[in-house]
Amino acid sequence: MDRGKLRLRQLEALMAVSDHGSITNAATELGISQPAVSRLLSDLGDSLGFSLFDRKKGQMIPSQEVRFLQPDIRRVLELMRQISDVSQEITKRRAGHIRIACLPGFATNHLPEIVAAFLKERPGVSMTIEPDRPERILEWMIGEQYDFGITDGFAGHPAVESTNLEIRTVCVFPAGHPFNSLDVITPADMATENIIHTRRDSEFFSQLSKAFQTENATFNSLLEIRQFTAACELVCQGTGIAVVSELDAVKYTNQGLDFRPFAPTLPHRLSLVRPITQQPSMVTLEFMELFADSLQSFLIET
Amino acid sequence: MDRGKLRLRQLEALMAVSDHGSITNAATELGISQPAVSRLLSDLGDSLGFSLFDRKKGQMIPSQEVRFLQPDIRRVLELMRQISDVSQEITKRRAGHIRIACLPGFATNHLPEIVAAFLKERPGVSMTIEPDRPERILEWMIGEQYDFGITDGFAGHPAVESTNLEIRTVCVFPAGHPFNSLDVITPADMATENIIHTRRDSEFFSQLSKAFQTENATFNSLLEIRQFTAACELVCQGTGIAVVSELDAVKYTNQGLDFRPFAPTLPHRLSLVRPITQQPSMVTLEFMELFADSLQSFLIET
DNA sequence: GCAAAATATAATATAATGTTATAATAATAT
DNA sequence: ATATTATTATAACATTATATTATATTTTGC
Repeated sequence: MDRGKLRLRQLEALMAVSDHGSITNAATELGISQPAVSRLLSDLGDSLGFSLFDRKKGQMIPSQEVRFLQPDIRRVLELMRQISDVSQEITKRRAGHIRIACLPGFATNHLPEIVAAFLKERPGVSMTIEPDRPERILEWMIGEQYDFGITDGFAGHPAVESTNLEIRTVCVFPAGHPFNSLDVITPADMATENIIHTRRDSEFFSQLSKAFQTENATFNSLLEIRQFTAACELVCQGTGIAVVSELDAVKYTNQGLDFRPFAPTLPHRLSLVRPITQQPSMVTLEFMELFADSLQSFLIET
Repeated sequence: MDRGKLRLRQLEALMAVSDHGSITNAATELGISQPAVSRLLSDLGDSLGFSLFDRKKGQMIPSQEVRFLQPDIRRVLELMRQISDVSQEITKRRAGHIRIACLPGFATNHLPEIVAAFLKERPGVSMTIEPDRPERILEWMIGEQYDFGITDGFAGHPAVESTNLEIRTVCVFPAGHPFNSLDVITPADMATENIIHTRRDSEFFSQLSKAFQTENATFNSLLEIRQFTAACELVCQGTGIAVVSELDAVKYTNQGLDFRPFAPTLPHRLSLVRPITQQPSMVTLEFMELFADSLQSFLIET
């Protein structure tokens, strides 16, 4: 009776006939010939072991048994259609989920625009963005908790693949400050100013202080912060001046902040990282590429 | 890229490999050869347009994209299994839903035992039992609201198919009553008793009163009720005596009620009805048969 | 680099799914 | 009722999906 397994096509035929009242209509609907549907149904009837339809004035009325099964059958067909649709979206890099860990600065600053533009084009895609300290970001990559990380001061790790970028840095100062008459700002120019800078144990700080030492300029440390964005905020307030990545500086130009290139050229080393063991999804790869591109205009030319 | 439709077998293979870590294991699990699985996957990969697995030390790790689809895929496979299982139950007449409309007496009296036994054997079957007056039961049959009806005084209707049964009737009296010395009770015997009977406009009442008239016996009407069970209750209380269907009488023998055959033989005409337009499901047919059988020993032999 | 294991490919058989042509059946009109 | 028409079933056959076995190619672990 029922040795044959249920086949999807049979269920499709069943529902088409249920919904359109006749085998002929169902065949038209499915875009196949009438005998094809006829046979699908007779096969299904054989394997189910009960009659599928009762005839009533030329209408095919689903039997009680079929009506009992219909909700589940509809659900299966609907789900198959959905899987198919979502696959299409995925193929077009428009569906999936991306988990990003980034420096707190990026979570509020550059990243949101990129993310917004990316998601707008891809209705099925969702994201998790987790801002945290570089150490944690590294841990997350190693533990494969996140697909993509944006960090700095990355020293390399066997489980993490990284792309290292050198962002231009600039000296930022309040809009009315005399520095706005200069084209380039050097340590010597800054010798009389109060300086807001990153932590003393950061790589960027040691580069900066070395530049001052080389030129024998005084370094008036006023304030130690962790993030460039915080420095910019303080510079806006007139608290002091700072050397920060141009990426951060540009966001504050309409908030009473001005900036000029800093000489010598000091790179702000950013790292785009991902777990090496895990093959990234194609949406992730696309996002990583888009993000790297978005930084292109801020890179130090080599 | 993706002209081919998704096939169920491909999804099965995908999940088997996901769950068992290798194509070889998946093949064993599915009970087919390794190359078969290999090709199902490669076909699926072609039609989906993204890679399905990453290799990691001989383990096949589902890609991000696949992991994204897995919940839906599992749901589809689970549903297919379920549909298949339920079909089996239906084939074995063990699943479905039966809607029964019956006289109120049956809802509490004979029907529950039958229903209980029937459902016990068929875990997937559910029922709706709606007790109501004969007029409503008829309406429900015509409107195809119910699959099966138990009624009386049914005069026939073009939209309703019926099986008519004649149930034996007996005279019921309180256990200690002098009637218990008699083998058969006649109208003459009852002439001095107060009688509880059905409505004057019922077919059964007219039969009963005609029997009294034929024998020139006095008919002392005490109380008019609708249901035989109500009459039995009152007889137990010593309110009077009655002629009721044996079916009802037997239920009260352990509640202080006794009964003897009534002569002449008066049939209680029951009708088992169903909508003629609607092909009954096979569980329904089976139940109808079982129910008819359960009445067999109460029928007037012909 | 080599042996063992796992996977992919090729050639081919069988079952599923489609086709067209035609017979059988049910519904409707004369 | 009988003829007409519409619908469904069946037969013969083509194509595609799914399996097989045999064999080549990778990958993994030492």
